[in-house]
Amino acid sequence: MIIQIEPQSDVPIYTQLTNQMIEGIARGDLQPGNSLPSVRSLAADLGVNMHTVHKSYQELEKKKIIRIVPKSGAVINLPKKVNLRDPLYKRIVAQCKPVIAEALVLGMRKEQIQALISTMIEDFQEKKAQNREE
Amino acid sequence: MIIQIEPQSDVPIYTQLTNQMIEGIARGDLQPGNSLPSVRSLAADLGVNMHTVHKSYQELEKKKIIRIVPKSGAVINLPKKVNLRDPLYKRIVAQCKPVIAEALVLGMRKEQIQALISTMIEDFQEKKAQNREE
DNA sequence: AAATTTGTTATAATAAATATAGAACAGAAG
DNA sequence: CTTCTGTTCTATATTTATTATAACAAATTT
Repeated sequence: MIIQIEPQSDVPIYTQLTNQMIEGIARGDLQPGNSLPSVRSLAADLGVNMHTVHKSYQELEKKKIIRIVPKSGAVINLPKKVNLRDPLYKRIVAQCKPVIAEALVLGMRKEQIQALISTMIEDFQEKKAQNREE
Repeated sequence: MIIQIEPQSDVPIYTQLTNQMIEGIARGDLQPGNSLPSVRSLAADLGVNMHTVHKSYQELEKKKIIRIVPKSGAVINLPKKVNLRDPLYKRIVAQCKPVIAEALVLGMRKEQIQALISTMIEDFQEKKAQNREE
């Protein structure tokens, strides 16, 4: 899987990495059960510091997306049964809220927003299906 | 409109302020044409520095949500006709993407995500309708 | 068994972002 | 005319982000 880091971005490197990992999993480039590369090797590949990658992995673990086995490696978790009461999902709502509000304020209609979200989800799932074929 | 700043949050104060302003407009607490309080008075109200409020206003202007008339004040813009090619909306997609990907990875289904977004939008519009009644 | 690689932890240094403070200016509003 | 406005400037303190080394003990590889 190809990861592109933009050092000039206002988004911190470790966040860029975290997001691209998550999107990679959503796309099926990385699958549950797979191991992530070691912090050292990935850092070398990306040309960033070991600690930056480590911080990203810690973030992914906090989000329950991977589990880290000490002295071994990071493994992508299987999706759990969704429980909307879980604080995990409240955080998702919290992150979405300002963006949805902004869309509304800029004049987007409910249907437009929903269409946007729909195509976004379908994009991920389409690429996931393609990854299953290979 | 009541604004609540949490100084301990990991979200910068100016971002908290920007988001709450946007949500206030989406809710109809603030309406297009209304003036925002001056940076000095709002800073005094919130107990934060003038420059922090100023930064938030600059952010709102960059998002085309308000216009700032030099030496006068900040006024909430009327929503323009939506043109999805506008970089404004690309930024909205860019902000949504990692959150949607995270929801998918955590096991949420398309319908669940859409339901979540729907209720969020309806919440805003409901409160907006209530504000019109008064 | 030995060598390498692993995550982890610690310390240090630098740069950038965040927040506050105070001052000053010129135009708008009263 | 006086006050208030956004704006700009300098300065400072704090936090965050990033890199750089180094070391340790467990896991893996050779």
